Amino acid sequence: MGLRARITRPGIAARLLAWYSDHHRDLPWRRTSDPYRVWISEVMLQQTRAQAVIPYYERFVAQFPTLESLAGAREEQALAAWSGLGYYSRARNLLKAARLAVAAGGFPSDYDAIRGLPGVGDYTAAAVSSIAFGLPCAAVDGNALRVVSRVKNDASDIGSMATRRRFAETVTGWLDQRRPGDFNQALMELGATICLPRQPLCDECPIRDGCLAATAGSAAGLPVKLRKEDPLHIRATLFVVRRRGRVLLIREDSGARRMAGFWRLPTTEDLPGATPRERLGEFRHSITRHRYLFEVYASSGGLPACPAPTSAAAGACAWFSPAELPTIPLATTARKALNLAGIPRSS
DNA sequence: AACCCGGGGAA
DNA sequence: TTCCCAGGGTT
Repeated sequence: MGLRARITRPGIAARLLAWYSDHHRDLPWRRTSDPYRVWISEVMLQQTRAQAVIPYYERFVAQFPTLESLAGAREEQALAAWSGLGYYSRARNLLKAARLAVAAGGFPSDYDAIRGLPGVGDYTAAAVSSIAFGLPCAAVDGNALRVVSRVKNDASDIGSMATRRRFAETVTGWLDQRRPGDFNQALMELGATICLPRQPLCDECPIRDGCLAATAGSAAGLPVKLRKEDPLHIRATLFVVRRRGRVLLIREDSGARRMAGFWRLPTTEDLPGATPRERLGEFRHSITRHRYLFEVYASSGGLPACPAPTSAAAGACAWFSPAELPTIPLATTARKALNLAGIPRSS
C-alpha cells in the first residue's frame, strides 16, 4: 500500500485541497468558524448564489451577531432582514431553530442534533458539521452532484433519489477525513467556478486527469436532469396609492401559502373600485413556476382610509412612509413596483 | 416520489 | 428568454 501510494498520482481529495488553498474565493463566512455564523451562511446559500448572499449575510450577522440575539428577535425582524432573498420559510425556520437551540443550551455540536433543527436537511447538516466542527460528513449539493456525474461520466437522472444516494456515496469515498470542511468547500468551489453547468473550464480543472467526461468530451451535457414543466403566464395589475407621503400596502395573511406575513401592493382584487390615474410601467417577475407580467398604475383619492379586503386570503392593510419600508417584510414585487413609482426602498 | 417555495445572475 | 443555484418541507 505504501509503495502504491508512492507511485500513483495524488487522489481526488489531495488535488482538490491543493487547488482550493490557492484558488478559493474570499467569502465573508470563510473568515469565521463560529458555528452560528456558518449555519446562517449555509441556510442563506440554499438555492442561492454566493454573490447574492454576501450583502444579506453581512447585514444579518451585524443585526443578529449571536444565536441568542436571533432567538430573541421577532419574526417580523428576521423576515425584514431576509426580504429579497427568497424562500422565506428559511427565515422562519432559522428563527425556530435558534430558539430551540438556545432552549437546549446552545448550538448543537453533533450531526444528528444539527440535522434535527428545522430548515436543516442532509446537505446543511453535513456542511455545518464539517466546516464548524470538523466532523467527517460529505456535504452533497448541486455542485457536488454535477462534479460526480462528470468524473464518473454518469448520465443517470440526478432528480432520482437512487442517483443522489449513489453519487453521495462517491463523495463520501473521496472525503478527506482530516479536513472534511475544506474538502467539502473545495468540491463545491470547483463546481461553482470551474466545473460550470453549461461550459465547464476543463483546461483549468485540477482533477481533469481523473474525469471520465472530460476525456469523453461529454462534460457539458452532464448532469442529466429529466423533469421540466411548462411555466404559467399570468398578468396582473398593481396599484400605487399615495396619501400624505405614505403608500398603501396589504399584508398577506399569516396562513397564506405564499409570502405569509409579507406586505405587498394592492391589486384590482383588493381595490375593485380603484380608478387608475397614470400608468407607471410594467415589469416581469418569476415565482417558482409562475411568470407574472405586472402593470403598475398610480391611483389616488376616492378610496376608504383602509379598504376592506375583498378576497378571503387578504389580511390587514396599512399606510407606510418610504423610511419604514426597510423595517418590514416587503415583497419583491412591491419593491419593483415602488421603484417604477419613484419610491425606492432605502436599504 | 412529486410538488411547492423566491429571486437573481449568467449564458 | 432559459437555466439553475452551497435545498428543505409537505403530502
